[in-house]
Amino acid sequence: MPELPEVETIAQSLNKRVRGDAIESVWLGRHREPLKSSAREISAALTGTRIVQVRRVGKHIVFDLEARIGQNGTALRQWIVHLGMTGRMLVCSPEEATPKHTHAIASLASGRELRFVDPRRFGRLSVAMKESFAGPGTEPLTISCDDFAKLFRRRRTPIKAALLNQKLLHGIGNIYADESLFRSGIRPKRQAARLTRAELDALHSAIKEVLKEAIKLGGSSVSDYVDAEGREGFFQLQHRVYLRTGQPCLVCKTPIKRFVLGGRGTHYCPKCQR
DNA sequence: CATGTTTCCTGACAGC
DNA sequence: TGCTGTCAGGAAACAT
Repeated sequence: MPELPEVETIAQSLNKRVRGDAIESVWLGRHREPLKSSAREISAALTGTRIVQVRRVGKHIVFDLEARIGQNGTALRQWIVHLGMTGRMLVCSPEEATPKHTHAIASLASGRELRFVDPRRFGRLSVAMKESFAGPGTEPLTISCDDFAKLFRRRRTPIKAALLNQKLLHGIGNIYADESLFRSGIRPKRQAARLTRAELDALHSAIKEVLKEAIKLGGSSVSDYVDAEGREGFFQLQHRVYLRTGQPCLVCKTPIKRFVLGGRGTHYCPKCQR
């Protein structure tokens, strides 16, 4: 499941490969779920634009686009892609067979295709007619310690639920919430507002550390994640609690426990996390 | 507004 | 072998 480090990896490789290319035409599949705007609107917004850059905002891939208007005018647009659980954004040759569950294809001037494939259809495509997309929350990699602490004031929800709330911090998902909480020694169920300042400081640094390390290793390949070039990530080898139920804690050897919090499998060490 | 619950979807896997 | 049932989970919609 693509979270911040996986989306960062994908956006970086897409940026390398298609930056400067142009979208000549757009094909959209018959399924409506992946489209946040009408097919006509998306197709009209993308067709005939040049890809200025590809970057990540939260868990979203953002294509910054430039459209030519009239003789010498230009307009900025954006193509915003959320991969959901199983979404992939691939750069392919048109000769490659189109896999099942392909929902969108952008044909590029270079002769290649950008394909959006998503079996489970939790992913979403949208467009903006100006450079306006800022994501639902704040970037965890750049937020200050004070701003971080402020996010959790008066929140009675469990800290893990708050970390998954994209309107607070965007980009953190199930893997990195569990891993950050382990590294900072905090139980997932603790009420967010009741964490001490020292605990919040530890969590703030743990999140940045975990995300940066994961980006370096190309993300976590659990289930079938691969980046835009089909490469697997390696951060799953560094997981200390995620999907390690019953296995000994790498610090104290206590078996890792699992329970369900807000509908998500949650993993923690009952001795190291308080 | 804050928080909890339900819904959307398919592939993987267990059990018979 | 092949069928059926269960489950995973991000985020929006809905309920409280």
